[in-house]
Amino acid sequence: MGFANTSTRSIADAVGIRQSSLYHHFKTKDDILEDLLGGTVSGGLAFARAVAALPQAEASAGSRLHAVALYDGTLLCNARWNLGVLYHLPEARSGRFERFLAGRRELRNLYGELGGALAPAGDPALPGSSAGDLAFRLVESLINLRADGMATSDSPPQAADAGLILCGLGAELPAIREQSAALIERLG
Amino acid sequence: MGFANTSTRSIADAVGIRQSSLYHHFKTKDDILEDLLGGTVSGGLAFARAVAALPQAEASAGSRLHAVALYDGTLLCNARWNLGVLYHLPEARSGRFERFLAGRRELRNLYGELGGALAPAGDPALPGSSAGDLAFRLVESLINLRADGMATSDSPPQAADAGLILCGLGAELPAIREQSAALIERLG
DNA sequence: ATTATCTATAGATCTATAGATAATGC
DNA sequence: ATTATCTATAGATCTATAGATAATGC
Repeated sequence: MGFANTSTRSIADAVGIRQSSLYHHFKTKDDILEDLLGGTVSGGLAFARAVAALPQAEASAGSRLHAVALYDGTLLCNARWNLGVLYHLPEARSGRFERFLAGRRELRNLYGELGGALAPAGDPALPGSSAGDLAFRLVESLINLRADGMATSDSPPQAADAGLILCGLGAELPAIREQSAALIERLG
Repeated sequence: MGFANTSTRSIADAVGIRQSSLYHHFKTKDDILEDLLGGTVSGGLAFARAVAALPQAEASAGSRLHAVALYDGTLLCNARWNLGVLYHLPEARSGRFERFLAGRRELRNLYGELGGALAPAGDPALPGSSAGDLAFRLVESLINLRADGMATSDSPPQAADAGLILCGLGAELPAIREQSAALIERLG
């Protein structure tokens, strides 16, 4: 399970077809990589956009951030392959993958905005947008945890909870968890 | 700056020598990789061991965890190359690199033990050893931040602070920061 | 004299194409 | 009939070696 490396050969092996058969579905190796990278953000980004589109009265910033983190983290942990490891391929930062990079940047910014909306609650040493970014990074750290074989079904909720604690909402967590679950139920 | 990929060619380019000249210093490509990977943990691990070896009365668990995170994160951010990105190479998880893997595991466990020593302080939903592991992951997320070109000189202290907030010590941060700086001054 | 670099290249591996064969969907 | 797979392989790239040349340290 997982790719032995990023050669088309090992991707084909993981899927269970011959290396050359990949080229019936994709024109180049970069096209394959773009598809794989895109798949790691598309679901979480779509959900985060839906959450951001909700009228202000419909959900608190805390429950929004929790829901986005939990949904995103659950996808990262349960996807068939742990493709977030591809983020660290130097190629992945090149202009060739600008669509993926833009999507991930938008997702990161949504975390930052949700964290920023909570600014007054947190420690003054951690401005809200920083807390939002730390929440984003905690969710992405699930990729590392999974690569280390240490991810469990509890890891995504734990990362989401930790993000809210950093935003200064630790005390409200019980209520927020419920609202977050309702948001995921409704929009997920 | 940085490697264009993990071929020996691009490593040589980054260092400024010819690809074949690498083989005067290393026998195989894996030996090169082992050296690079090892360099990402050796400094932080040595410091964490020194901190762990201190008599109990000499420093609180909070200041220890802060110092370890700050020292480790600063190394990751200031190293000449952002070699933590190599962690996600599937090869890096193979038995070939067991020495590196064991070192990183030991470092992670030290974070976990320091977090565990703080257990009663944190949110009951986040047992101490989990908080320690989250601190470890926040520090490693500096690798991602740097890869994204978003790391600043403030990023490592922010990650260290965040780790302590997750351990329930947000209120004591001002004092802990001072003790942490003293520990780094003394052992770093 | 020793250590480090260089050029050149053999052999292995990787990407992508061509064309044959099998599977799928009206 | 169309879509997806397969085998086979050309050409590019990568690892590692051999041997020549340059740099360094007694």
